[in-house]
Amino acid sequence: MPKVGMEPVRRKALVEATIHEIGRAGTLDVTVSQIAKRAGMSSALAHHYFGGKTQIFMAAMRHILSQYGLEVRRRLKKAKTHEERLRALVDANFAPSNFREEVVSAWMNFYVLAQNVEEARRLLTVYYHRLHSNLVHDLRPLVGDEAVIIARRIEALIDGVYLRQSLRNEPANPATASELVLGTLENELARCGAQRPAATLSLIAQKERSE
Amino acid sequence: MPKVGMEPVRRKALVEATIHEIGRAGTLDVTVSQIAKRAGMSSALAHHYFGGKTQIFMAAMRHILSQYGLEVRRRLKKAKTHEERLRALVDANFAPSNFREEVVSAWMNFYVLAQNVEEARRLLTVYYHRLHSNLVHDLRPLVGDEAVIIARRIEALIDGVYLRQSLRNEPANPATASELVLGTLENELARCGAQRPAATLSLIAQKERSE
DNA sequence: TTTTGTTGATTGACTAGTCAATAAAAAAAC
DNA sequence: GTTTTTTTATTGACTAGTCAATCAACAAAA
Repeated sequence: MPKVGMEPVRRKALVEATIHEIGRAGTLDVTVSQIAKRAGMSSALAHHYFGGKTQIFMAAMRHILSQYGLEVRRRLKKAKTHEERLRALVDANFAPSNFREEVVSAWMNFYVLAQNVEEARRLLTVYYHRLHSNLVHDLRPLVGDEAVIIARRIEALIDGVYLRQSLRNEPANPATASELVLGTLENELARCGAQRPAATLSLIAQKERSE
Repeated sequence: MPKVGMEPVRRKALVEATIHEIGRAGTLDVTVSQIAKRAGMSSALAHHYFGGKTQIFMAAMRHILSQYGLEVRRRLKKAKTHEERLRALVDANFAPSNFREEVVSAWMNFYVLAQNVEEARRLLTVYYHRLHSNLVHDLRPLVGDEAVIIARRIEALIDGVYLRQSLRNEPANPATASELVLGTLENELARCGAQRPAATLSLIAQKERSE
């Protein structure tokens, strides 16, 4: 019973099925049939719309990254001070939309994919650069030239928290994860930007009810 | 021309070939034939000695972890103060034997493997617990109850640095990586254990020529 | 009747694991 | 000290299974 205008619906279903299936399996070793089945169609149709497995994967990765980008922009808009913006940048990584068991696992697998597939690496690099320049932009006024090195630390820390999370069986806890990173950031700020301790110390203090 | 007593030689060759082949390919998707070929034998022989692909992988992972454990013990033996021991624990992760392009890539893939294979997860958990209790043991005298949270930060940071490294094309730089983590540690110590700033500040200062 | 949606069946490539066969060393038997 | 047997090392060829990708065919809408 074919209905017209299915393409966007199918594509979306496939992309989401891909992320969940990879997350569930914990590996990129999922078949097109598995993905298609979860998305409620035949594997032939998946090929029809995306061309090949690699392209399905890339679409899924692009979706994850754009989801993340959305979250960042949404939170940055609400932030006023540099401190608030830093908090927003960190918290975006642990927003419920990104920081869920299956999605985290998919993230890890995309990291691995980026080691092989040039396009995946490029996508990840763009995300890295954006995060880095965002962080540095708001760190520099607070800590001067140390901004770059502190940014590198925060970036690595975020990735590390993701990696650890992917190995847990327990569901992700955004608050704990966020606090771990923000606590470190606060320390760095307290040391380097000792001239304005009051503002920096408020990073963690405020309660967060993001969802 | 079969020579007797080949088993240990073959096993070792296969384990090393596995790590390098996974590192080179950037994925666990390497065939037994590829591994066997790199190790200079037929795939049938690989099966003969290890039984199956999974067991080859597990042996490779065990090898990586024991290599790492060796490095930790070697460095801890030379360390006297708590500060020196902390430095040793961090640096061990970036020792040339572990922190090389191919090995780092293999590490990342083993992380992914740990999401699927129970035994891999167990191995990784053991390593985690050991690192954690080592860190806490030497942090507590310096920072008291904050030891646990600081340890968690350092652990995540180390993993993050590995992850970032796996995405570079450039060869790993142990000094830079180590400094990134030690710098953070130093900050934490300076804040919490302000009573003894002189000792903590020496963490980075000393030159290292470990190889 | 052309375009869009859809699938079952098929193909072609690849791969983990097995097995029978061979060859040399070591051990046992004579 | 020689012959036989057993153990260890080794591989080419094969099996059985999987899976990405294709295709022919059909159905409904435009």
